[in-house]
Amino acid sequence: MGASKTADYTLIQTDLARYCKALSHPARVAILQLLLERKTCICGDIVEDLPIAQSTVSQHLKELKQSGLIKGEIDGTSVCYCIDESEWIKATQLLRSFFDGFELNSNTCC
Amino acid sequence: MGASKTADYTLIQTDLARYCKALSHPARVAILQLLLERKTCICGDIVEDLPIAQSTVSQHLKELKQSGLIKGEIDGTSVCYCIDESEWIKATQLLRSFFDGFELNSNTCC
DNA sequence: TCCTTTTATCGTAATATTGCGATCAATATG
DNA sequence: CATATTGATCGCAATATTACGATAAAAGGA
Repeated sequence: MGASKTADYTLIQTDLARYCKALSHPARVAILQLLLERKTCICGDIVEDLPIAQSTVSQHLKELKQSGLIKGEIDGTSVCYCIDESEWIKATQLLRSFFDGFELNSNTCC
Repeated sequence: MGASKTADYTLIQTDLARYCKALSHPARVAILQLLLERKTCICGDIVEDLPIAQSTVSQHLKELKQSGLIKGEIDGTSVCYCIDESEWIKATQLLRSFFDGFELNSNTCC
């Protein structure tokens, strides 16, 4: 079953995996794109934009919050969501240095 | 249950999600790091390096192959794996333009 | 030919993910 | 106070993921 102790991997590996897991579903990518575009959204805005039910959107928002990439602030009956700037920068840098680790024309097999 | 028709999302959204899903487990991040470092690896090299069984490594390699990020070539009894350059570049660019979509200090809520 | 090496695949089990409708809790509004 | 509105959570179902040992398949070597 799904053991895979966290201690078996480095912090960079688990951080990268965590950010990527947040982006591993097209609905969550779409939510983030909407937040990038509009800067802030309430949950209802996202529900209107996506082809999935409100409860499902809420669940995806919860996962995005847990990844750290977004945060939400209660404002009356609604919740205002936005990108978490410092986490976004951290993810950007982590991914950049990971993908930049590839040297062009260096793969000798295949 | 897990329906989520592909047609509901853009190609960019599903491509991004597919690449990120490949990176969504620390073992797969570790495999890619090893390939970046050593340029090529046979399956056994990776099994030696990771704290998981050979069959599990093989399964992760299969997922990475399906994402497009790596390819493998049979060489005698072993299989030589390496990064797929063109897919890697595509993923790099897709992720870069996604993360660059954030404007600093633009989040007004929270 | 027999045996070893290497990797993929099968079978199984545990857990996680995705999705929905229904409902709850909190705040507005009449 | 009654009643919307908004979003989170619960309960459930279907499917996917992760992991392992056992075994199969393919190629090389004695």
